[in-house]
Amino acid sequence: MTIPRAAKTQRRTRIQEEKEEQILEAALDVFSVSGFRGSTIDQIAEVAGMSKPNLLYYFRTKEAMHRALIDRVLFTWLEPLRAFDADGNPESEIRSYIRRKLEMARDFPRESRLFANEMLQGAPHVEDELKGPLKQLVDEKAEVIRAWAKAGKIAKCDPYHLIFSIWSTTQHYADFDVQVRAVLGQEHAGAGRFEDAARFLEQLFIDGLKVKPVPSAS
Amino acid sequence: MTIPRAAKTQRRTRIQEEKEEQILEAALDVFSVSGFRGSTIDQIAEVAGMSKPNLLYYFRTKEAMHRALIDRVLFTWLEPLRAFDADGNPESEIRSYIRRKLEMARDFPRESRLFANEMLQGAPHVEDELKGPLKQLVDEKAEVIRAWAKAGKIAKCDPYHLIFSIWSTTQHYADFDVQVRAVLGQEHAGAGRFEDAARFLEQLFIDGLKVKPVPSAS
DNA sequence: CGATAATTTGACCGATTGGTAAACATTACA
DNA sequence: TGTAATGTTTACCAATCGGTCAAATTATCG
Repeated sequence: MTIPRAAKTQRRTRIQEEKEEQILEAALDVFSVSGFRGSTIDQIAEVAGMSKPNLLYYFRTKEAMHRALIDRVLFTWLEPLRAFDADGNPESEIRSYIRRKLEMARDFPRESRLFANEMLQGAPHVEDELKGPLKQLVDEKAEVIRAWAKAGKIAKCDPYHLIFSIWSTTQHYADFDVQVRAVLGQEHAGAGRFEDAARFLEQLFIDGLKVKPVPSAS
Repeated sequence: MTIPRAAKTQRRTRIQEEKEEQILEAALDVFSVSGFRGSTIDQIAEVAGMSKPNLLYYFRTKEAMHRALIDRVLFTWLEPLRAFDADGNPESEIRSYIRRKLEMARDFPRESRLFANEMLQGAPHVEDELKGPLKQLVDEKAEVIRAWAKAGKIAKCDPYHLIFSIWSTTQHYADFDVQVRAVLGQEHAGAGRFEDAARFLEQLFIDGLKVKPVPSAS
């Protein structure tokens, strides 16, 4: 009797690894554009260059595909925030966090859109991860920022909204890429727009978070 | 012979106005969550409390519904940017632009998500509007900001990326509402989060755009 | 090689999709 | 009120949806 699903086997064969990779790659293409509901297995199968039943041999359902994709991408996606160092210099930590996030928006726009789609739909598949591991990580880093502010190293500010604003500004260049390109026009929409964005955002956040001089009566 | 579609008639009846309104309201509910591809006419019909063929009596196709919705919402959505005044005080103009955008994210989150969905999918239905009217409006306002910088009223900065960053930070509270709530947790995710966001963003943008003192050698 | 397990596919299923046809109900108006 | 235009619904259609099945093909290994 043939074991029903590849997932059942303990040791994954070379073929299994290759094909699963191939499928998730195609699934990322499709899910990141159309969201879960708007994507079809047939679309993914065509992009992957495989037959639909063959996809379903490796992933039992559409949900399983989506789930595997999210799981795989989630870890990588939070890497920059994890690298945020409490012992580092506040200015350079914030600067490099912005840079890293911007690089991810440039190099992994599909991953960014996958999450954006999920958020827009109310995060039906990842709400637990948001309230659990993500919140925990953000709480931790927010405490670091709060300590910096308390020590007078940066201006007093709400650390959560600071993180939100870095997330949104950087991911914007992946999620709203069409709009950014359209508004910038042919001439300024080249690869250099990420450098321009980096320059602007660093200036904004660094200067915006500088400790303000004591407002002497003047 | 009965005229095939309501749209054909010159004068719109009371019923037509009411029902079309009712349909677009329901369509906004559905499209803003699931995007165009992921939404079904049946879903919209159920939300609207009408039968599917009845919807199709007022809008010939799913595309026509989406189109009408986008057209109606687009004008309102750009209102805050249009209100941006060249003759006003830079600081207060930027401050009130942020406030207005944040209020829209709070009061019209569905409209924000509708556009976000459209952007994620590559703007297949509104690309012309982006490259035409939107770009024109942004170009115009960007010139205003550039003039402010040149006159030394605000720090030198790329006006386009400034606008992008205001868009992204404010709309984030509509589009990523689930994530914001999850991260802030039960205690801080109340209605007050918009006030907190406003305070933070105003501080960030106002201080971040203050003209920097001449870097004296020290 | 042979045999057993792993992989792949075409044919197919019931449910759902966007949309239509025509009968039926309601409204507006002379 | 009568009647023609407008509005609504039931029944239906072909295409597509997620997913199954059994047969066919290929890889693995003694």
